[in-house]
Amino acid sequence: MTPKRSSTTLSDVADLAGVSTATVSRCLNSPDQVAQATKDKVAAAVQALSYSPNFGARAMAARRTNTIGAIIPTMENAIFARGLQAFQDELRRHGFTMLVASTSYDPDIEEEQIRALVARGADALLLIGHERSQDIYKFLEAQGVPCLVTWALDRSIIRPSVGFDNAAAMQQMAEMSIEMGHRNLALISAETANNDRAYGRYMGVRAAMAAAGLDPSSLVFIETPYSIENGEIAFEKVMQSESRPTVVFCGNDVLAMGALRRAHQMGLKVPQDVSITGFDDLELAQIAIPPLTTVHVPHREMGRRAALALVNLVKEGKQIETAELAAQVVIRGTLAPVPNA
Amino acid sequence: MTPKRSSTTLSDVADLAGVSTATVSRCLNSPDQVAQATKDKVAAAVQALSYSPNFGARAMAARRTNTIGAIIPTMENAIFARGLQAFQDELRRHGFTMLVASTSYDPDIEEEQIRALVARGADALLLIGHERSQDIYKFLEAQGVPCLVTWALDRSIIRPSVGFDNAAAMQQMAEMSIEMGHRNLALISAETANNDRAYGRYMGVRAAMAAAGLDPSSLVFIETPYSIENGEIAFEKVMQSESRPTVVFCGNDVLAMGALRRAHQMGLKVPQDVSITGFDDLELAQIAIPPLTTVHVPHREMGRRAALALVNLVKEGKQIETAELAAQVVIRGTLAPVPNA
DNA sequence: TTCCCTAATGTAAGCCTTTACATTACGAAA
DNA sequence: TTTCGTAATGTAAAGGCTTACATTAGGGAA
Repeated sequence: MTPKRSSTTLSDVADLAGVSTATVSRCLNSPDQVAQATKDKVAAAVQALSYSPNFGARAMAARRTNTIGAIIPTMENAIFARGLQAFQDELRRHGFTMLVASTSYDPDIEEEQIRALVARGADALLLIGHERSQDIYKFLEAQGVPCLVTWALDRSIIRPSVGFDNAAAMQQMAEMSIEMGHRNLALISAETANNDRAYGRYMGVRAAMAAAGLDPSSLVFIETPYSIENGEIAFEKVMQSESRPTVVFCGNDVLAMGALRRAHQMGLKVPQDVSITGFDDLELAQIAIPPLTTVHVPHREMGRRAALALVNLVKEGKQIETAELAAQVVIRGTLAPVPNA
Repeated sequence: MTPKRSSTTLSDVADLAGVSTATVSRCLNSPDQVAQATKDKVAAAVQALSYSPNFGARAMAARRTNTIGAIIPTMENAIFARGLQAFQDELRRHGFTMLVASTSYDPDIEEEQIRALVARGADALLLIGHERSQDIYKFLEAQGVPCLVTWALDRSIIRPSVGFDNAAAMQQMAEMSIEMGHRNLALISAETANNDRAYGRYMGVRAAMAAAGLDPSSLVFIETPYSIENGEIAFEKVMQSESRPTVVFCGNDVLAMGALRRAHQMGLKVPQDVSITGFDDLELAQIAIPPLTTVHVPHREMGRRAALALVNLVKEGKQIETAELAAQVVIRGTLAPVPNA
């Protein structure tokens, strides 16, 4: 359309400052190679012309965009938003910009988005969870675009990640419940296909059951997309199973809020009649009545560290080291021992 | 660092297909100018080399990036997240990518972010609210980067926007309350400095009071950043004022959730002892107990329409027409007539 | 004073596409 | 058959920046 962008160029600045374009470029990109007096002159010229470098030219010449892409399942709920916010804050601190895309938990859309962000010149990518087609990893490698997996941690995978152990965290929660005397357990989970975080949490519950001598197949298990309403529906179903559960684990806080609400509507007292737990520790969890027992996930810390790792990789080529963050059960009001019936 | 990006270029493809680079470029960008047979040859070559155009070169030559920036106060809470999600979905549908930055409600950071996104080659910008320094608008104009304001709508301003009338919506809420007999009103608001949405809502309450013959200066008014905890604190303060309010309006749902919770802790029954209202109609609002009376904001619709407008502008140069969306009071359980004392 | 080394700066070669303009080929009209 | 118009393709010139390499200047050592 319009011939956008004021066309003050590097060489305009160079002319005004009486130096070469190389010197101006250096002032902008590696100031310590330039004498102070020269820097001052150049700065004045930049100011006077209100020069702003041309992005395309810069990207082309430097083969870098200082842009990092983040591909997450959804921005709708706070699960990823909080971590993403921290991610972008840290990126900004280092002069990087964030490109965002979301997938609605659909692997095909994810692949499309990965290609799109690579085509947009992302220097590196943040991905949620390990599980995706090998082709995509090959593609990224072929394109020379490094990626970092977060929100998950799988020690058996070489790919670097900054995250936490979903299975272990959930196992801890299940173990505590079993110790409190719970024997009839239920889990309301996100769909585990294409979601290794959800799958890990599911396996965590099973592991705890197995360890305690309970039959994992006795777990009442429902998969449903994350939403309050789905949590309500699932809770009602779960409570109708023949071996009525005394504790209902939820794959995240949003589902748990739904469960809590339906329990309320059904006239069930939490935790006296049934215990309910969440996962994530969103702000939500604290305002539930009673406050929700959940797994605290250090979203902000995770976002921050992921950004840092990626920046170091892109800027200095420093390899990313997998880092495990702690995800801890937080006991609040919705989990209690089984009433001695 | 590493010489990233496989270096298959346009001319590699051209050589393999036995045509000129111009033809390959046309195949990619305006296929109808190319004969079918040629298109097939080129497509095969692209496939064979798994060619992917270089973003920088493309941006430089075409003077466009197909990238649109969104600058929002925060991603932390769902207020903006939901609209942003819709915005990016629509953008994606048209082949655009979203660049995101957040400001923590700080005008200086906002300015910095605007410059950053422009420097990153954003073709256009989505901004929240009208209020910002004239210099910024001048800068954008000078750079030839159009912008669209959303989340607000000010008929006295020429700049195009896709949003709703914050003042009118809040006025409606206040009028309804006054009709129900409320005379002692309170408002817990976000900081109104640098936040025209919050300011508009404040003015809406005052307008309703004035219209009903109440003295606007009798409004109990507290400003505090959005958070559940701040909502709690503010609620407690507000209830201690000499003319104890019978209704407490909150500038958004998050503050309202805090207020609701503190009311509960203080042993006040809502709405019997005090009415509380929110703004935004987040998912939160429906799970509150009792469900929150609030103003429904069509976040998704707003995001979608904003994206569409911007895409049309960038792609076809079609000027943006200001569009007003409806924001409606939704009566749920937290607002009731004043008990006849 | 002369020589050398280093820090500062300059020169110019890419980087890869898009697109205005030029050229060619081909079928239809005369 | 010749001529013309149009559709398809080719040629080559930007586009603005970074950076390897070349050059210069200036201070310290001999």
